[in-house]
Amino acid sequence: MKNTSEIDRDSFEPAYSQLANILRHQIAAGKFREGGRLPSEAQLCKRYGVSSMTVRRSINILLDQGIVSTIRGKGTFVKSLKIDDVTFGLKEFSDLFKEDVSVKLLEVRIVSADAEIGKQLEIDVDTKTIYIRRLLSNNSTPVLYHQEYLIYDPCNPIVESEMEAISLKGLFTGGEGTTLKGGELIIEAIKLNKNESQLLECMPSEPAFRLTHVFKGFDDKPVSWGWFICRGKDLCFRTSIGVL
Amino acid sequence: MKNTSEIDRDSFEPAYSQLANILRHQIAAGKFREGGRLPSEAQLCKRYGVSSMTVRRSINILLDQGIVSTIRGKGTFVKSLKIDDVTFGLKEFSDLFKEDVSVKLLEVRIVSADAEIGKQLEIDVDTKTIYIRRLLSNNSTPVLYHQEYLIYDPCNPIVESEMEAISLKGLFTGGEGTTLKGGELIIEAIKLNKNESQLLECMPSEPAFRLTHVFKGFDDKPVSWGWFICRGKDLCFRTSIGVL
DNA sequence: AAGTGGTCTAGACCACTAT
DNA sequence: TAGTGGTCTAGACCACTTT
Repeated sequence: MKNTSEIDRDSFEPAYSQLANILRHQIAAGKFREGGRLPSEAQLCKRYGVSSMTVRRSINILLDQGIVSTIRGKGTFVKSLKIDDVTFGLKEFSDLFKEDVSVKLLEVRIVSADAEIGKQLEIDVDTKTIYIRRLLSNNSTPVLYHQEYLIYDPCNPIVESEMEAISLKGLFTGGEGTTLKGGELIIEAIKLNKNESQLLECMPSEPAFRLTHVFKGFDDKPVSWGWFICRGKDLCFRTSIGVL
Repeated sequence: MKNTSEIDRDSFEPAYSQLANILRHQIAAGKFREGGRLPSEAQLCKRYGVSSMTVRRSINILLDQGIVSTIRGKGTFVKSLKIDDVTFGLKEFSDLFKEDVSVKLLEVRIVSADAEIGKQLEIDVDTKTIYIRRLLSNNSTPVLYHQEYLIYDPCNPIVESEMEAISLKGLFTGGEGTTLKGGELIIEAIKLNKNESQLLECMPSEPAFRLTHVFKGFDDKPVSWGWFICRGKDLCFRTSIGVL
């Protein structure tokens, strides 16, 4: 049986990680509930035979996992649950189009920017943009409807690479082509309109998620504004809090 | 003018943090776009006059910010955007009841567990539970409807402290009372039913978020199962990706 | 003064990749 | 062999809190 209360120097798992796990399991087992105070770093050094830097690294892991908090001169304490520490990932979202996904291009055309498009892409009204509509299906079942407006600039190759980035190869499977600096995302709960519900093959006014994105290039200017829509039934976000 | 390309040893900001910021700004400025490779750690040590441990710490920050990736024996590279790296928190949610919030207890009663309650709280059907309904209002406008089922155990003080934890004092403002081990959260997009829309003073079938929670004690047994409901109009989640 | 968290170093050692 | 990321140490130093 594996010893889970000592650090195995022959393990492939580094000492700082092992110690973080040991401490986390002890917290989960309720070992420090009297005041919630962990042994001091010096004590942990002696107890587990590691240097102070290694102990600190372990504590830092628990720290940014939101499991403990530290007070200089006082000690390290088990944190109670705080909703502000909770984070969700977009794994469930990207899982929607991981395998057997097919992308159907519904429409590509040049459109002149209206007030909203101009605001989002930070361009003048009536400037030409590329408007794209896509339907993503998983095993021939439509799961995602995507619309976006792209900056139209024939001289700038960022458009083509961005089109990849938005589709599977770029944004979702990764790669080292560094053409986008960053972006902002918004998640909303909406009701499907008639058009959307037809495309996603369900009843109108069904609840749905909308994930809106604005991506920017290294010149800090927007290159893409768009949104994914998926049925509420096809997606939910899960996470956990604490030391379960 | 502040020098942003050297480490200030007299600053209150530690060297590892300063270096991480320097590198992040250089990445944001597009400095490493040829191949996206950062200087080696040894080069960074010399350039900025810090030890290898300090450089590593800086790189680690960028690493878990999802900004760079490292390959052993090859180098450190600027990562392209990946949707899987995106995370969002519940700040916007907890903001809903930060100030001027009032909690109206709509109902508290003992109910016998049905199949679903029994499954969620891991108790036998017909076991008694405490059922609570609350309406949270901000400036006399209802924003959140909360329902939950609590384990009923007169001998166990966890119930009272958990009731605090779920309300403002515990889960949302924090504290060091360590009575809950952890929990699981789910975010869904739903349609308001008649009752919910009446309470939240809006039209039925409006889109809404449901945040479901199951909290567990240190014995690993559920102590609470419930959900918050809020109108889609009152809430959206925002986050960013990359080095904006 | 003693104990706490927190930063930092100079160098050793290892694993991997290029050449 | 030389360069890369990655772990670890033993101890110095600092800021803060408690006694």
